[in-house]
Amino acid sequence: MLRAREAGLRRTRALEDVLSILIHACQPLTLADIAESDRLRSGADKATVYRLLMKLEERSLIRRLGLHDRSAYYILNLPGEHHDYLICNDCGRIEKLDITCPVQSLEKQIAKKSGFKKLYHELEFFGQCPDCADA
Amino acid sequence: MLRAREAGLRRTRALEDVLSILIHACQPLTLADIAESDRLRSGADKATVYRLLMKLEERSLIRRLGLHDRSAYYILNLPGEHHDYLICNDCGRIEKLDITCPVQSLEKQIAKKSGFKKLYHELEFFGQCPDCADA
DNA sequence: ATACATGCAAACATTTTGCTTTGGC
DNA sequence: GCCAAAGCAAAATGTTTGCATGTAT
Repeated sequence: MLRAREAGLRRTRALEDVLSILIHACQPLTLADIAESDRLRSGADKATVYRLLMKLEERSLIRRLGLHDRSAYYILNLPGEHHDYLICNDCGRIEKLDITCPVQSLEKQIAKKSGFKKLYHELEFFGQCPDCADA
Repeated sequence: MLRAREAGLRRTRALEDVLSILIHACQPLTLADIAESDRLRSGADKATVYRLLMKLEERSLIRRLGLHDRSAYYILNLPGEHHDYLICNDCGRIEKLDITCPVQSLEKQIAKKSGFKKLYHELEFFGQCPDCADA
């Protein structure tokens, strides 16, 4: 919330709710997940949530993930935190991986070579989870 | 085409075209890219291309990528070939990276620990390309 | 001959925008 | 009071399906 205020956003009920939901999520969430969440006490409209997510993303307070689902996923962007994910192609289950990401040094190298600014990366593993393999 | 035939697909004009387009692409392509391509001599319908892509994906002849765009991207899945991408968040430019992917050994480790089958990964770098940074 | 592939149109899901009203500062 | 944010509804975008017809095998 502090950071959101500093970024020039007004302190509204909807914003507080959206941030709270993202903070307590242990998974990436879709727009629908958030807009229909019970924790969205204010009952904010989907369009409102959408516009908040856009603003938060522009200001780099959250990050959008392109998992293979049809819809986009959002996660809090905490400085110094980075997660990779393991996703089941059959049931769609998303698991946060607790690993040391091996891409960090490569990322610096690419930043230098390509001249890209604000570089970050996304790493996901896809496959078939044991449950789905059994079924 | 050989592999497609072996996988039980009929040799049709539309299939030949779609495969040819994917083979000659040096970038991931969307359904729209393919369905509207000049190389699609047969003028196949978008629905037809869509169904072909589904079949090719099921048979692992192509792979679907979830880049940050709204639409899915498809690439040929050549055994032993793997590419990572560098994408500009502003103009959407997609560049194939010519790097040794550092995730291979990690992937084996995750396969073992998680019990996932058919594991593969997707690694993308996002940022702002020099052109967009100047503008 | 038969089963699979196609075309066209329509249904869906999700994202995005327009416009008026509300509320933070 | 002013401008950003919210609410509601509608447009836009991209994906997916139904069904009648055509075609590879």
